[in-house]
Amino acid sequence: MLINELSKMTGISVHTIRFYEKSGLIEGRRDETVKSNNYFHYDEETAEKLEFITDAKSVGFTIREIGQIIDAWYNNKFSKEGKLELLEQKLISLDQKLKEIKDMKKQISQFKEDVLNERC
Amino acid sequence: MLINELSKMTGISVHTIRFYEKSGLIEGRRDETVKSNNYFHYDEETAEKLEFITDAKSVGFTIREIGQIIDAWYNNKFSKEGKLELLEQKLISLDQKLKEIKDMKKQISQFKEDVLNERC
DNA sequence: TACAACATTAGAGTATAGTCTTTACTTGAT
DNA sequence: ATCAAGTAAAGACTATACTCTAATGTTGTA
Repeated sequence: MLINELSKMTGISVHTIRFYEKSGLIEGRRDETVKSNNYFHYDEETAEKLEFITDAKSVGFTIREIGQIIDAWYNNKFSKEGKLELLEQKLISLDQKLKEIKDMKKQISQFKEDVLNERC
Repeated sequence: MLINELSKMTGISVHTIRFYEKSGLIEGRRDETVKSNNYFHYDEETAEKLEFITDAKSVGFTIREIGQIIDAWYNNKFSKEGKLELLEQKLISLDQKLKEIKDMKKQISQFKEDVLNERC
């Protein structure tokens, strides 16, 4: 599919898709048999990656981190051990985030209690 | 205390503390009896706020959101109901983040499985 | 009194992650 | 043939959250 269709499928703007492509997160390919244009074509896997990017951004991963995770999954440039270690690190950082959010919930709940009991 | 001591106490740079002050998150006060300088003084509560800011940033709250939460707790400009509603909204958004992180953990665990079983 | 360390303000610079504009070409429907 | 809609590439612009520099003045110790 072309970029416009990909954009409509994923809800991500054409501009942002191009930004992700420049950032190395995804990669379209040109159809060498077509000489009249140099349009990029994208496959289903790219759509999957874009959905993953959306999710990964919302948990606070940076573009660089998301690139690493995508490479650990879709790419063959890295050793199995390297991939496993990177993914394990990301799981550890997610556990850390989980803990921080639970602590923040406690803190804000306490704020609520204080407001309710006029303690502030 | 002066800004340098506050900085050392909290581990936040003087520059960043000034940035938070300009952003309205904290507020020093001048000693009107001293005429020779116009140094700002900060209290323990400000140090507490800065620790909260650090925690709140790491769970992904923006400066603006952190300002709202601080106002809901430390400030008397808002109604009790308004404060409670804002804090409740933040608790809901934390639950949302919690869910997203758990989902992401599942997804990355699956990636790990796939790498382990050479499925990619 | 010298001077290092600290204070303030204003504004410039940086990194991240987009978002938009411009120019120029291609495609597809009428 | 025309023309709206789509495509590519380069670069300008924006928002957020810092981070640093410069200019200038103050404080405290030797």
